[in-house]
Amino acid sequence: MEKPATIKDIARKLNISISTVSRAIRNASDVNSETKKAVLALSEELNYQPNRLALGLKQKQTHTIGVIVPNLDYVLSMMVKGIDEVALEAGYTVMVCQSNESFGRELVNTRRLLESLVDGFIISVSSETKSFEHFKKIQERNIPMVVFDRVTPDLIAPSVRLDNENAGFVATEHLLEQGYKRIAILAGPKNLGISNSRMDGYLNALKKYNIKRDNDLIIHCDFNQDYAFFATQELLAMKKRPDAIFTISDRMAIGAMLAIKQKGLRMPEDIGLVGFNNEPVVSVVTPQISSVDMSSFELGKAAAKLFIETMHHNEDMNNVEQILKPKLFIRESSQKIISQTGLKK
Amino acid sequence: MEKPATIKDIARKLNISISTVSRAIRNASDVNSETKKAVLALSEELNYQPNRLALGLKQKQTHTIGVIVPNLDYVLSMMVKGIDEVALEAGYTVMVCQSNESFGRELVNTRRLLESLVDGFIISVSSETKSFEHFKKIQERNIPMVVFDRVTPDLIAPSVRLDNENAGFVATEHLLEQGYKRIAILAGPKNLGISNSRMDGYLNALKKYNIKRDNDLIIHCDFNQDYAFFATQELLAMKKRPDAIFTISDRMAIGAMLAIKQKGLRMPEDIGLVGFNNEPVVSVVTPQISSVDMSSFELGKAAAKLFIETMHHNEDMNNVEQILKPKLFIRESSQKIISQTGLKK
DNA sequence: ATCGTTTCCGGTAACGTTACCGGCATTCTC
DNA sequence: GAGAATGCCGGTAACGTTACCGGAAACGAT
Repeated sequence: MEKPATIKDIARKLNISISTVSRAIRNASDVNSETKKAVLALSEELNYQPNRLALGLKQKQTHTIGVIVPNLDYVLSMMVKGIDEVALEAGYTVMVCQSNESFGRELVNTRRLLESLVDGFIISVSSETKSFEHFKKIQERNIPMVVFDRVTPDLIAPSVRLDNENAGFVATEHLLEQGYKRIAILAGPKNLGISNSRMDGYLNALKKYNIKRDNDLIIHCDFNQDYAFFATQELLAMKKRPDAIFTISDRMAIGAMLAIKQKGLRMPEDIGLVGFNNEPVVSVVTPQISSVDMSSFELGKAAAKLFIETMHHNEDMNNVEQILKPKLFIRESSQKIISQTGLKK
Repeated sequence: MEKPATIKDIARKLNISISTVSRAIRNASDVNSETKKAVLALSEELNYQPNRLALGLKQKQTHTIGVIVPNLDYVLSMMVKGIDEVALEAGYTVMVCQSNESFGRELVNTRRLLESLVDGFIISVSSETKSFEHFKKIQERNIPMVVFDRVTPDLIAPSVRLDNENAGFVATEHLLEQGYKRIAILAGPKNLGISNSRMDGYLNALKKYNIKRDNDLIIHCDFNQDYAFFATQELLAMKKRPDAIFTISDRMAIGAMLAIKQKGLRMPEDIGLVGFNNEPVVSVVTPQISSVDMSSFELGKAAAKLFIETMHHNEDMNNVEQILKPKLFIRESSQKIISQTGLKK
């Protein structure tokens, strides 16, 4: 019971050739039904399992998808779950690697996955990444690759993402409609695409309402509760403090909320707040925080589906770009005008 | 630039034998320093990457660890991050598979990982799993396997886990010390080991304080905020309602908190509440919820370290059992007596 | 009977790598 | 200067699998 049984063992015991066993197991046509039955019976008995390495080596595909994500926080783990779901369905195994937002680890991960001959990649880039050579090498080898969530113009590939610009717009417009005038934004790292797009949406909304951009109200900080907390403290200490804050993640919204409460201000009366991602946490804090939903699970599924398409059509699909619509969930933290009926759980 | 370069290509271009190239790359002794230099230079130029499949096939190890987890919620994703960290360090790649708490998917996952010839497994069993044959087959083949977090007596293997019994005890004793007398417990699924252990601790604490077990106060429900919400509603509707609730997860604690607030009861005055896992959420809700911390990241690291030990010593390590101590973080939801100094962030 | 078709099977090479063995020079040893 | 040791290298087999080809037997049609 030590070594796993191979097709050779079966052949020897049945006194037939390896080729025949191979065909029998793959259920090919060229084999007598009696012998096929015998082979299947024995392989069952020996608990035969095909060796994926040998198979992969032979036919140069492993039915494995390499997934590289910067971390496994709520949003990304939902996305990974979505990827997992459709990949499993389609007969693929998923290798998830976390880059931990580190460029170096991203490099190591892609390298290892390449060496493991994954059939392709589904990638969300680390925030630290500024050079994309390692990903371009993948493309040069004609290995399918789709990027999701965090896409960047520096990397031309089939992609699935949220309409971040629209999301930023919707959130900001909502605050404006509620009568807020001085709206601050807690944006993410400066070089991160999703952060900039959301900020563009924010700026467009301001423009639409003829409000001038005020750089003092634009804060770049890490996706991090504590940074957001301190940043908000500073915002609230301004002589002309903002009367609303839009944060591009819920973690940051929580940080902002804590700072606001500490200062003794009320939401939504004194100050409005809108977060991003619609994580479960925003509906259990007091007050409940409005947030932009991006249905991460669906996004993950879409990414995997797009990947599988890319695998099959091997035409150039680099220009395919799937953009999901965001949905704003309005809650207590920003709903000054009660007459609205947009309130959702 | 299509096909990845192999050692054959290098050999041909350099007009030397494959064996020599192989040795040069593995930095073996039997090779002239000049030729070695030439080989390395060329392999660099061709962007040579060893084929892990071929390697794995040859030497029957893949430097890959299969990790099977029931989901990727906060706790488990922290643990996976811990595993990832030390695995990467030790030169292993990690394949994470989610069973989604489904027995069937757990089967598929173990099968696929076995076929991929992972060097071993690090496993946290699904709550749905009642038969462990698929895992025992792994052991019969002498493939290293450690279990973590959710361990079960049905599966004898090296393990790392929290001292769940003690955790349940500490949480319950804390409530008793605060003067609560009728303490309910929201436990998890009945067949889940960690749930039962935590409940044992709960019962032991009651016994120590000479309080009789009251089965009406013991609720089994899913690890789920909504279930916990409804269960708490029922608890609070009892003629003699409990004056404290201990939940074995923070999700459930949140559900309980919402039900308590809806009923208009105050924490800690009217009712005490202690959760489990010390997720970030518990310190941002109002009131902040006391919770038992299990330092998931460290637990994951410990599991991976134990795995690597198990790999190297191939003596029987099935009796090795690493048990981490829990730590209770006392917050507003349960601190009736202010004089205590146990308050932490 | 002859020739073509099927039906079924076996042998061989190959995927990319390493382990092992053997062999030729060169150098060392006394 | 003969034998032994060393340094360096090449050839071959093997890991488990499949693709491809060729061939034997059986059958069918004429």
